[in-house]
Amino acid sequence: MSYRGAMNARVRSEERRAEIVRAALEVIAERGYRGASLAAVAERVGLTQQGLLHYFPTKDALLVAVLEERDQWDAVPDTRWRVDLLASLVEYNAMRPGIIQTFSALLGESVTEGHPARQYFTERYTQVRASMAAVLRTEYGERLPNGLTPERTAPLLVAVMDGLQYQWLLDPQSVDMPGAFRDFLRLLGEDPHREDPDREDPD
Amino acid sequence: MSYRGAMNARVRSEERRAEIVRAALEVIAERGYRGASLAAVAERVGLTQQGLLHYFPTKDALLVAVLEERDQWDAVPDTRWRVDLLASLVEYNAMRPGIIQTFSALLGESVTEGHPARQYFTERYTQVRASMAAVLRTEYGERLPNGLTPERTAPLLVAVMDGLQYQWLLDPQSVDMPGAFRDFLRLLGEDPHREDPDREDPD
DNA sequence: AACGAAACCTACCGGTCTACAGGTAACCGA
DNA sequence: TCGGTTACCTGTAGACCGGTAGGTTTCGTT
Repeated sequence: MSYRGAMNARVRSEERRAEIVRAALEVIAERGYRGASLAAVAERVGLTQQGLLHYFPTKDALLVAVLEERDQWDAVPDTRWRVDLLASLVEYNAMRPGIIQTFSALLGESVTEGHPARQYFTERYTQVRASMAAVLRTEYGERLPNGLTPERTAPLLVAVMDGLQYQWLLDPQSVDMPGAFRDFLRLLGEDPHREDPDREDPD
Repeated sequence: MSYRGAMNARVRSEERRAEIVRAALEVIAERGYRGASLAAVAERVGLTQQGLLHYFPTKDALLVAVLEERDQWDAVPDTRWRVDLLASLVEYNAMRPGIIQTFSALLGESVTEGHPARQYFTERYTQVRASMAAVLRTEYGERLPNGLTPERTAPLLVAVMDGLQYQWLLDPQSVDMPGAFRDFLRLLGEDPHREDPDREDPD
């Protein structure tokens, strides 16, 4: 029968695409999206620029694939996050500067006019803020220990994560990103290391 | 004939340069630095691209002028800032999205390899963190009400400002940048139980 | 009026970029 | 083994890009 062969071809193609996306992530990290040339990405996977266009017909299509990869990446832990796990996430990120740099560069570019990633980031941040608010609500209830609501705290949480990333990327030696983020979590209320469950009292 | 003429030549040249820098700020806001072409900047001030090169011999030279303009801009209030004045600054920024967008785009690009603004931002953030720490120390002393030192709080303060800017630029309607920043300031210390954001009583 | 510098311009070079066209070799199912 | 799809390639169009060379006009100074 056929399906072994058919799968082989399909899988191989899929792998090649993944390879290309990975290379694109690298190149975007190094040069930004506008600065990233198809030729540079192609060379990294041993293709000509035109060979790459066989897999992704336009540069924007490649970017879309990159962004989808990202979505897939952090779609997993979306369900049940807790605040202390966020600290672990930041720690994990600190060991993968490449990815951070890719999306920090993209975020920076995306605020410019007509950038192909603008809509993506806009929607993503709306969703991330909502997600963070949900996490905070689960953890603290309707009011954080400092009196803020989860909805008003979520943008700050996101802002701190992003802002710290830029400072850290520019000067890793001077900025302890995970440490600073833990400091911020402590600012939110109680010590996140401490197991101090349901102390919140919805007023 | 020189009362007007002598001044005129020098002043006019200086004004032209300022005009160009202003146009460059706009174009960079719209397209980023890499995406900003000399021709686009030139057109905005009614010059050809080569005419622009008469004033700034290279593209990088123009960027340097842009960054110097920024330095000059916020060098004024550097001496005596207070935390509540920071909130006013954020409010002021919220009325000038152009400038914010210019430097947010530049910051994002600057984390990429060999970007001409990288060193500038690296040094700038080091200085801004120190400056913020000094402000916090003046305001709170060696320990903030939540137990953090000024030096550990400063990166968070800067991160929140930057991070909020990105969220706000992407979706101004969904993000109340000045409000969120005031929330953060409240997180830092003063009247934690008070809910009314209008009150600003240190004691 | 004459001179020199400043303020622009036209013309152009070499390079890079995305994308299209069209060809070819390998491979896979029938 | 044959036919078609897949996976590439070369060639090239067309557009910008930053920067150089060298001219010309304008203008302040003398």
